[in-house]
Amino acid sequence: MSLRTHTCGELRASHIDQPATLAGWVENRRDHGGVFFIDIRDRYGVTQVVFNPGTDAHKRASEVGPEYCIHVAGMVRRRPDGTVNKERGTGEIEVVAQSLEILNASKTPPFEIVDRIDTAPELRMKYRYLDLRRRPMQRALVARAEFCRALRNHLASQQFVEVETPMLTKATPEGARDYLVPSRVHAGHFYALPQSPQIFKQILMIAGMDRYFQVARCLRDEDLRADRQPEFTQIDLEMSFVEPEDVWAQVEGSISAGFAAAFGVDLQPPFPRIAYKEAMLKYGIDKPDLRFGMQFVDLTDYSKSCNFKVFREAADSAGLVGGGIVRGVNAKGAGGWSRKEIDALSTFAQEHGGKGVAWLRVVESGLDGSIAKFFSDGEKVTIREMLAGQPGDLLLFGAGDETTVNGVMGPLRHHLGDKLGLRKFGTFKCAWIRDFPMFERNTKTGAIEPTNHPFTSPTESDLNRLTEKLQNDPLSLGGRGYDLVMNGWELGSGSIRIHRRDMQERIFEFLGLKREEYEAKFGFLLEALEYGAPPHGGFAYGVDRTIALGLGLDSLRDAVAFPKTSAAADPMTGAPSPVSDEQLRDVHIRTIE
RNA sequence: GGGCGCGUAGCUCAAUUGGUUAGAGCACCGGACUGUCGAUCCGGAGGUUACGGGUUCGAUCCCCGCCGCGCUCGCCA
Repeated sequence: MSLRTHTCGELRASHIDQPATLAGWVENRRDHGGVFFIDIRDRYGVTQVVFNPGTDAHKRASEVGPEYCIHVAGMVRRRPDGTVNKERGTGEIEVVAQSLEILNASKTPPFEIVDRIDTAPELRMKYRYLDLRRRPMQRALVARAEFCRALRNHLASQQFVEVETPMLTKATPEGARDYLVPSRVHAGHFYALPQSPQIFKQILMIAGMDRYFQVARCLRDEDLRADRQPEFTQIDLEMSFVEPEDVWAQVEGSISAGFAAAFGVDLQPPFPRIAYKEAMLKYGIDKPDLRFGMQFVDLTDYSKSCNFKVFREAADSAGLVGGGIVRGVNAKGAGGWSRKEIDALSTFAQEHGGKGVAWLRVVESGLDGSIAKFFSDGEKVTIREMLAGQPGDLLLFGAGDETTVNGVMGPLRHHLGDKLGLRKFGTFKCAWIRDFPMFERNTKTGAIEPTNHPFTSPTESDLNRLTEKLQNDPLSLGGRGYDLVMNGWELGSGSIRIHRRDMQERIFEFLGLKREEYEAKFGFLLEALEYGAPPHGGFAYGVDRTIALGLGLDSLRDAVAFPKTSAAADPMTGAPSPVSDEQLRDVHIRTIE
């Protein structure tokens, strides 16, 4: 027989005068000398239990402490007038204890099990079982499970097949660093844990599975960030015989089902589709927060003939390689910011690779501020009109090469949105960013690299000019890749893939891979493409990040049951740890130093 | 690998220019109290100031090293 008849969140006025037994943890106890209250907690809620003096249960109740695991039997009773707790679902009733059993005592916990805590993350991770007893953490785990369950149901209804791909797979030297697993059977050989199931899902399409998805664990041995864990989960899907719109519709349907189930939020698909170039022009970033407008105004053409030398010189080189642009943005209502606040924006710009930010305040008499003196009266009127400036607005400008200006202005727009209270939790704005270029230049090394990954197909309209573009102007080559963004976060990315061997080889070779190299790494995929591989494409996005967004969590760690510290360690288990010499011998490993 | 910050009671933090016995809130322990719900009131205990070294009459404070944590740059196709 079960140790309980009800959960701690279940009892209502309708249960009055019924017997009930509850099991859970001691949330709180209040000893009045005579009457004694214990709040008993489980996953479902909290119920007040009353112990009257003179009873055996009352005697036992004085022995329990916080987080004791207890079992209580008694009668449900309406609370006396004036003692109803309206903040609690069970607040109309209480259980009058007839017996209390201590199922297990508890040491005094290292931190209090309360909703709001500011305990160091390391301590919370060391005692994760206590941290996970907290309501917000349990809510997050439940929401995550609900999200995935709704998503599975939706995708199943759309004929998707859930397939598990290997955890022990083949190392790929490019991309992120692999987690390696030594092989016992093959001395000196190693498996790699998957960075993503990318190639396997393409193989599944070649196998004719047509629609695949997986809640996939991915692992990358790179240094951590607040929004990055070494192991994480992606919703990974792939479809055959599709255009991007087909993929987007399935992602929209499934993520919306997940959001509705987990967070009670309607994402209102279909999401806007925004070309990469348009996003860069209007927002300076490929993951714009669309909860607010504040679109950029392109002043490049206008600046070619203006008096302000900084703008004019940037505009004069427009269109050339590495050429300049001039962009303005109206931070509506920020005109009242202090000089100190405005100067802080320049510091922000410097942190993002710029020299600073030019600004003008809109006042009744016109424009006022650091660069006002460089413009004629007529120019001031025009600039104000172009940016729709009203008194009380702050106009901000970036001029210089495109990469630098966007590198500053894109994040600056989000920063302004934060400061102006335009990015508050509660609304969710998604968009597809489409038509990414095939390649981009690595600003550090100067090398040309794939924007997404080397399996992305070039845009169809560029196919007949592929050779010419690869030779002369590879950065102008369009790709069939796309990202899903929400509230200024990149949730995930995908593409229509290359499905022909000759095309895949040309891309590898363009990227500087020699035949022996790509044969060794991807020969099996290239060969598979020769057996009637269908056109296919797909998408993958981060579950941890999605849950954190949906719940408004400060840290990705709170969306993960058992996360790792910034040094990729687990304070609870002590992983990673040394292993015995025997274990090392088995896998033919000798450590150095 | 680099930069910045933090490390003091179980937890979160304080401690004047380097100066007497390192404090507070919460938690914990004891006592009082018959309707609380962050109960209240009274009392108590609790410290290798992360660790190792140095400077100094004297170090929580200054210096060097080291470990851990957090943020970040590199990195993350």
